Amino acid sequence: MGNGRVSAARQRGTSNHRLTAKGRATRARIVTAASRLMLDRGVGRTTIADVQAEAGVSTSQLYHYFADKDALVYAVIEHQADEVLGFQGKSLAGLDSFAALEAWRDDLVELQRQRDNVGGCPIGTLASELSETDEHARGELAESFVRWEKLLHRGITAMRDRGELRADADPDRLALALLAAVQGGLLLSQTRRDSTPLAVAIDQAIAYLRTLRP
Amino acid sequence: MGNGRVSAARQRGTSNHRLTAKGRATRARIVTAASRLMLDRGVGRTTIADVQAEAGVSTSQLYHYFADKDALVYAVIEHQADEVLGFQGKSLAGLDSFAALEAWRDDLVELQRQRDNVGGCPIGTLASELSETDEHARGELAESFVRWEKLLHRGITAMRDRGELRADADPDRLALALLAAVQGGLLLSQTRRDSTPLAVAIDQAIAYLRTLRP
DNA sequence: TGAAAAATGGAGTGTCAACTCCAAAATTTG
DNA sequence: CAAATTTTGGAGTTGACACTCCATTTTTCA
Repeated sequence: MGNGRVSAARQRGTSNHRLTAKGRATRARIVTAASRLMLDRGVGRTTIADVQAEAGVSTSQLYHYFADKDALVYAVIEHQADEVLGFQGKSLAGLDSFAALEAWRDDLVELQRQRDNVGGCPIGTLASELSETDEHARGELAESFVRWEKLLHRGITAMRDRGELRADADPDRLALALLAAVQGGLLLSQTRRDSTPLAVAIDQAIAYLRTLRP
Repeated sequence: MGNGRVSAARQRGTSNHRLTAKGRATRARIVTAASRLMLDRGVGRTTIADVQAEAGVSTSQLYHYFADKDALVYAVIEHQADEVLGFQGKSLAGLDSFAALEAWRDDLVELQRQRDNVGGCPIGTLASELSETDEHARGELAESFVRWEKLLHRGITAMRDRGELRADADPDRLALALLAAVQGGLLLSQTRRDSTPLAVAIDQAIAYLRTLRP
């Protein structure tokens, strides 16, 4: 791993090769395997050999598609961001009422409960582990957070436009606080193995929103 | 490192030896050095050799005071918890008004700004990295969060008792949400290298509290 | 003061993990 | 179909890192 090195070769691996259907499938298998492993033991504790075993590929396959472990990590970040934002996108799609907001909260809490509070937010976990040691990773993760925030921002704005919130409610600050509540709640829930913190954190954020009704 | 092993020998190292003043000093030097390093590159990326260099001690010294890297990590957790809770204890000591609450928020934001938003919460960072791979560490960190939460709880209760909050304000939920806001805000600030998320997250939590005045 | 205990020095060891390399098989494409 | 390209196999290398071991110095305390 790079340990904060300049990280050339970031683009090598797959981007300048033409991938066949088979190749794309193999690559995808590697990325999902790595994502799974890195989510629940962290990047540092996931070895290339682990990923090989989980994905059922050989050493040369892995290094054929990824220049080095860093490149694989970047692919994992992209994959997890798509995953999380996909889920959030669906859950927040028609966000325009307090009922919808509560449904979103329930989705999140239920997901975490199903996992028995093992593991936190895929993006948050990667951000915490990589922010200080891999500048490129930090940038990508920061951008993922921004995209997530925008989904919330859009929903809050929609609610305001529908007259569910006062005109002077500030969607920027509200969306940011909501995202922070999710991240903090997930971290506490993961550490305590109890979904209550997540539920309460989001709930209080929503309760504040409720005080901003016209 | 243990990688989730059963971790016997947790207590060996120092606890069954009598430490002289010199010994205590050396041990302390090791712990603070390790804490510093582990805070800003993570546990996994901090090697024993790094700690030796930073503390100015030899291999045998390190292993004289700590059975293995796990034992050192546990000492670091304890040290960081004392550090953070000490700071929080001071900052929250006479918490009994909204002005005091805002001063606390400013303390946190200012601290983060001084660090240029490099690094997050010492406890939160360790929790994120270790929760899934070291059950003992997870337990200690969960307990540290509880202690932190209690400081907030005490403050909120004091405010309620002084008549700054309505009688039906729920200190349990409010303290939990406040802590989540801090953790989430710190993670976002660290990832974005911008103290705004932390400031906004805590601020909105306080704004909600303000709606609970009599 | 002198034996016991604690603290320190530092070379050495074994394992693990990232990455290289040389082929060979499968697939595409002209 | 044949040449070019992509995909796969897997043994081997190199370095890093946690931890051991034995000897020496320093400190304690009866």
